Amino acid sequence: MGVAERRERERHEIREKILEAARELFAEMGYEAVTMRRIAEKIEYSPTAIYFHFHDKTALLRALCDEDFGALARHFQSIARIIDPIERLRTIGSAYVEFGLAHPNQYRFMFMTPRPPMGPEESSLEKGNPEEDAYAFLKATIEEGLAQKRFRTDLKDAELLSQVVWEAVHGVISLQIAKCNDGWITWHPVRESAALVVDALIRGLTRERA
Amino acid sequence: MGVAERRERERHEIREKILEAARELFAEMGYEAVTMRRIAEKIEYSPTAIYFHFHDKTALLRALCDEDFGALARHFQSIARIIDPIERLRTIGSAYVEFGLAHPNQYRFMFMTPRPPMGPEESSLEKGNPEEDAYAFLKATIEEGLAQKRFRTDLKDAELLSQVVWEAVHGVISLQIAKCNDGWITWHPVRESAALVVDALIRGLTRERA
DNA sequence: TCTATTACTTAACGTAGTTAACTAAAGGAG
DNA sequence: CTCCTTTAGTTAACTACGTTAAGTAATAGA
Repeated sequence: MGVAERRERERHEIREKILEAARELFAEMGYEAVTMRRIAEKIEYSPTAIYFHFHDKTALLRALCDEDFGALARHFQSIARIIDPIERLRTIGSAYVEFGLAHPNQYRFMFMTPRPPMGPEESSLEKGNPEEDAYAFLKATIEEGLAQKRFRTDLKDAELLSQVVWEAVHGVISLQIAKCNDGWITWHPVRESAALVVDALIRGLTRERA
Repeated sequence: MGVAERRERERHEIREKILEAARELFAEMGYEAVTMRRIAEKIEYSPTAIYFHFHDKTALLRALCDEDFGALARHFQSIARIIDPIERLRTIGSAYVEFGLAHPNQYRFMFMTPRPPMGPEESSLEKGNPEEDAYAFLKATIEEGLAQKRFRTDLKDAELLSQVVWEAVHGVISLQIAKCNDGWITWHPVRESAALVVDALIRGLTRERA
């Protein structure tokens, strides 16, 4: 039985090698430079060899991004110990911004690129599990805030609140990624903008504290 | 002298014909379907003929989008009659969302696609002129709100405030465009999210009214 | 020893954006 | 009227990309 096991491991290793090459290309040469041919060149295989390990380029990049977004969700776990849900929300926002700035290409692939819908089975991350799904973690925090009646009394929907917070922070990150060197506008430091968005949003969504 | 004039007009006409073809392809077949070859086919020219009228595909699409964003800025002029700057701000947000939803491909090209920086001379729109530059109109409204001391006393920078509002609304629109049919999340109606973002942001940025 | 599977390879296809080289028409100058 | 330049196009081709088809060497099991 050791033979099947070894094959499995070898297969997993080359998969990781491909992902690693793609990750390096992202980091070194940017989004457009990640082509199947360049990945293949980097690992010294023919371009078509990749198709034995990934269905297509989209699946490859999705697997790559799943790893990174999984890491984000796990990083969020260290935020979980912040007791106050509103403060935790603020920290989530800040951590999310840092993630987006650190992985602009992954962020772009995941959230800035329209793509035909994918079934949940295509992702290695478990939907709804806060330890793997960053959105689920955000939502759980919002739910805690709702349970503590920290939000305005007319706001009761955790899903809506989560999306609104996410969308606003996403706007800061994605504009930064897409238009950071656009001459049309002289941009404020992105972290300041993000902090103000989160702060103003929290003020506008929560009850006034006594 | 009539001859140079006529040539100029003819040249302008075919330019418009190219832009019109591209616009139709955007509307009928979506972002990826707008190729130089398809545009050429539509106007019954060879693909290379387009390069006589536009430097490259990016310049073509930029000209196309400039027209649409110019129309947005002019539409904003009808909002200018709203006297209260905060109410005007709310209406700007709503109009901007409607624009983004009505022109997702133009929106995507303009604000969701990283691109090497362009000089202002490449755009037909006049930067800083609220009648042509939608961002300038937003900023003017914010400045009016600042002059009326409607914002929190610790917020004084019109540029920062404008960017924060824009970024937040952009987040709602761009996530809708990129991920509207993603199974991972069950999205709230986009207009509701946008309204809540703008409302919460205004609450969080302005002074409490007496 | 034969056979099927695994993990690749090379060759090629179709679609892009773009450039090079050529050409027909039109206008002005002598 | 003729010559020449400019304008506005053409066809052919180049490069790059994602992807598929067909073939091949090694390996494991019957």
